[in-house]
Amino acid sequence: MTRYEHPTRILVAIDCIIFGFDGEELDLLLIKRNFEPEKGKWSLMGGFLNETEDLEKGAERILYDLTGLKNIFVEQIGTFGKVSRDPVERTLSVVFFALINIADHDQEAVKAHNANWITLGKKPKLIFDHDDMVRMALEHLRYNAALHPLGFELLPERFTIPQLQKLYEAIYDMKLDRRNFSRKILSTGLLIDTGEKDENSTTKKAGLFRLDRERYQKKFYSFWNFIPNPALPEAL
Amino acid sequence: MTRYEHPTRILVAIDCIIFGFDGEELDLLLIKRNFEPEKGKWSLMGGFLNETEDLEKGAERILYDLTGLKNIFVEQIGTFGKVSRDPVERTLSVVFFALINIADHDQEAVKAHNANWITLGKKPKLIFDHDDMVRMALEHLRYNAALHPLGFELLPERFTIPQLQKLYEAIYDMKLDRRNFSRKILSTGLLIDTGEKDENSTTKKAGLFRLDRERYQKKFYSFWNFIPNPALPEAL
DNA sequence: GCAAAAGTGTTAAAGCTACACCCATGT
DNA sequence: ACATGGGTGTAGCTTTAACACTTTTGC
Repeated sequence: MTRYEHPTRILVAIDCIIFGFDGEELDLLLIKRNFEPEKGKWSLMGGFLNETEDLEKGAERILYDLTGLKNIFVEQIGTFGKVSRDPVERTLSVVFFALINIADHDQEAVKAHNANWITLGKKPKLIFDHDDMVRMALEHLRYNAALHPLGFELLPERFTIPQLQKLYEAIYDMKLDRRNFSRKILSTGLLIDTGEKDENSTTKKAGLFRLDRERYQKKFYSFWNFIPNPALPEAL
Repeated sequence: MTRYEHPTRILVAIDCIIFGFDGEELDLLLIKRNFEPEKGKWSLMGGFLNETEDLEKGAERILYDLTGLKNIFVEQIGTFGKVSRDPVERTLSVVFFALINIADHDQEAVKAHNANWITLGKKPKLIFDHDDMVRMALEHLRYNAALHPLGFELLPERFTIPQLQKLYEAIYDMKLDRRNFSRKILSTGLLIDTGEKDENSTTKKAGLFRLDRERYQKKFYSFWNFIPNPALPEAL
């Protein structure tokens, strides 16, 4: 392979913001570093990009290492590149945003990495610019979950509407009206009623639904407001 | 400065998608390369990131070189990192999205770079993965302009509502109802009537408005739908 | 039977679309 | 005066928010 005549090649890291939902609050998967630099401090899970590895693959590798999960929802949300963001050496960080069903993760792998699930409200200060990354990821989540049925990614395959509502309440840190929420969600036509009930409940058992993933793709742009909705093509 | 014990440092490029609006159609600022590789072919304006330069600064430098403009609307929209995306050497590309008022740019600088404004509908095939970048940028524009008063960035400081409407029609490639558009835009409270008229018109002169930039910031999140609007805090 | 949570219905207000009329301007 | 494009108003429909009652379940 030839090379460009350009002197500066830069170290590229990948950092992952991993959101989970424990049924009550939003959680972040963070690691307490047992390596230098900043040993003993909290940070996001990350790693360096390999020479022969696509960005997405790198993120998937890091996520798999930590959680034992594949095929999870991952999205690139930005690249952080301030010259002095890493005190050791200039490092670009491509930041990924992952949503996982917290029950699925591999507890052993998480323990081995010295990682913990931490409620968003109790997040400690993180190293470098990782706090900025988390802030950006939370904004991204809030922004996108208000417009698109993103929240499903944080729930099990089958879930109840009250569960989904609790999740939305956690994301936006506000109470929502049960009846209106239910009507809005159902009116999207994205939920399929499995006919089953949540047997864990000690009171009236809520119905279990699952996401209609085909429609989810098609309806991705149908919540808009500024441009008349009926006129918008289904796939932009 | 110490260094990480990690072998792979990667070349990092910055590529810019520059949108302009000529009053009728959306335009892209593209360069016809007079250098290798892919000499003679069309591409986005780009360059390599310098060792001592922040990402944003790099984008601003490249944009200034080409257009002579500073303080323009620039946003990072993603990083492209497929291993084989550049045939010469592995290169990460951080993609920026710029909106400029087409009348302001420096025509001499553009000519010197062998660049041209090209209507989006007549875009030639671009090198590498630049077509994907343009596609992503257009989606970004459509997505964001539907929810936020982004279009203003493409217009002069003072503009008329019919101009703004033509712009939106160009972005979404559809006709909009004049009366409803006007009412919707005005109801955002983001436009300040300058009291002046567009003297270029040969028929009834439209009123000139300007953007209330302070409110623009505050109202950025006020077009949502999924979560009751009145309940949303002004700044998330 | 009672407490707790789930499911459904209604109503009034707000917002949206579609449409028609009048006004300003240059030829 | 007429053609062109700008500005405003309204009726009917749809969507939304706010609110109350009934049902299921375990104790």
